[in-house]
Amino acid sequence: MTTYRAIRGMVDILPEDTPLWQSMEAAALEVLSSYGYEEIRLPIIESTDLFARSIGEVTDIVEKEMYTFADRNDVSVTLRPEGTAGCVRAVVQHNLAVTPQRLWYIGPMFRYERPQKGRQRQFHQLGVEAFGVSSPDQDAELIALCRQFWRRLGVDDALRLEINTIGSSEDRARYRDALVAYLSQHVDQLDEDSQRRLETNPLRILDSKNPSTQQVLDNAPGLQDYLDNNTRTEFEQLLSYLKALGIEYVVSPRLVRGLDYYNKTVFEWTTEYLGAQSTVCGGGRYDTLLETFGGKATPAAGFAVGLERLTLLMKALDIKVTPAADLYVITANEAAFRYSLTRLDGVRRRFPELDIVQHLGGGSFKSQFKRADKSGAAWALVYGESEVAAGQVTLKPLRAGAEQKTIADTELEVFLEEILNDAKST
RNA sequence: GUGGCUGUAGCUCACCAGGUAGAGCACCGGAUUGUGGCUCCGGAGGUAGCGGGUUCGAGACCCGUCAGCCACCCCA
Repeated sequence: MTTYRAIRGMVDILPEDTPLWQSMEAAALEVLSSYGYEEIRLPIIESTDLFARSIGEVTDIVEKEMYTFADRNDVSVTLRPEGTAGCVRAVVQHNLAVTPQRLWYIGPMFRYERPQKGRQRQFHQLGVEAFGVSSPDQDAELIALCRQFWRRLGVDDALRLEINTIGSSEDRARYRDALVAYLSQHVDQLDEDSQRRLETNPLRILDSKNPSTQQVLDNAPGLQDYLDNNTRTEFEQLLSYLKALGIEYVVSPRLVRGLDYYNKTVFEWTTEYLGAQSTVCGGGRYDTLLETFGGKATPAAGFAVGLERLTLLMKALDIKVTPAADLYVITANEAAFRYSLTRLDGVRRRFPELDIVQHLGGGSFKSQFKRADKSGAAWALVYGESEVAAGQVTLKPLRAGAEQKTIADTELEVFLEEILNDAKST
């Protein structure tokens, strides 16, 4: 018999983890709504061309990481490796950029890479994109929003903001020429990857970790010297906003991001808790991407959060979310079970917010109480023979020190009301 | 895609010069009649990732393959 496994890099998120995901998603929704961002839901498949053109033909993502295949009509399609391209496509297609537009989306992304911790072939991102504002107040808002999100989750102390400006595409073109001219004189000292990039994507050489390459870079021309005044003052302004917000940052002159569409501001939130996969969130400005897609020239900026990495970080920080039921229902026999069934149907309707777990499969009181305990429920609600006969119900506290008590079943609603009030006040 | 490490019960792991598997936790049941958490007793559960080879005999050795982990690369 064949036993099946999920295919490489595809990960099941099991019930023990879903509460953490749900709390993370709830926090995201709350924070995003509070800033006036609206959800957009996008397809997982787009035409291959869309990604190649926006992310960049010579990036690693496009060169070797895309899940690309021909559909039944022989059209080349690709499972989205990131969300910005599809979001921009939708914005252009539906002409959503007519007014300042704040959007977010959440969902799976696909990259054919070798899996390791914090890296999967299917993973999930929260993406946030803002269209129509070119000034750095937009960049500041995005970063402030991130920090608010970190705070809600309790991970803000574990994340560090790295930020840089990479200028306009004209700035970068001039700088690229200068960089290539310089590096070409030291080709033999560059590592193999960097030599290749000299032809394809020279800016990426900047964040090479190879020591010899780094040495050469020490005397290389700096991008800062090629920025126009406008870019510089905008960056300074952004930094002043961050100071006003009390957000600590590190300006990293060699932070260049891997996707071609970025310009001006780029940033990453990184952590030391995740080993080699330290980037939890990355983003920046992409003012020319809409034009590339045939839209009206529209400035834009955004970022994406790696949700698996965020959950990993939360676990590393020992942040736990364990929702337990409020009530666990125990019954003595068939008649009591039948009684509880109809009784609780009404209770559920009246208290939809209560989590009521009914014991199924019968068994002794002992085994039912064991189950009740393991369920983590706060209270055991018991319909035994005598209770049913007397029109009563027994309530046994499973967690705290209160006394077990037996009350008239008609008083159950009053009791539940109290439980809810207690829960709200704590 | 490159290099390294690993793969034994649900989980964490052990054993053995190569002679046909064990612990802890978890799970199920019991310790007098309707009550959990502690303790004690008992039970169930593994064709040792998969395939091939060496051997009288392999989970242990070799090869392949699949998967996981770590680093590189890159990114979320």
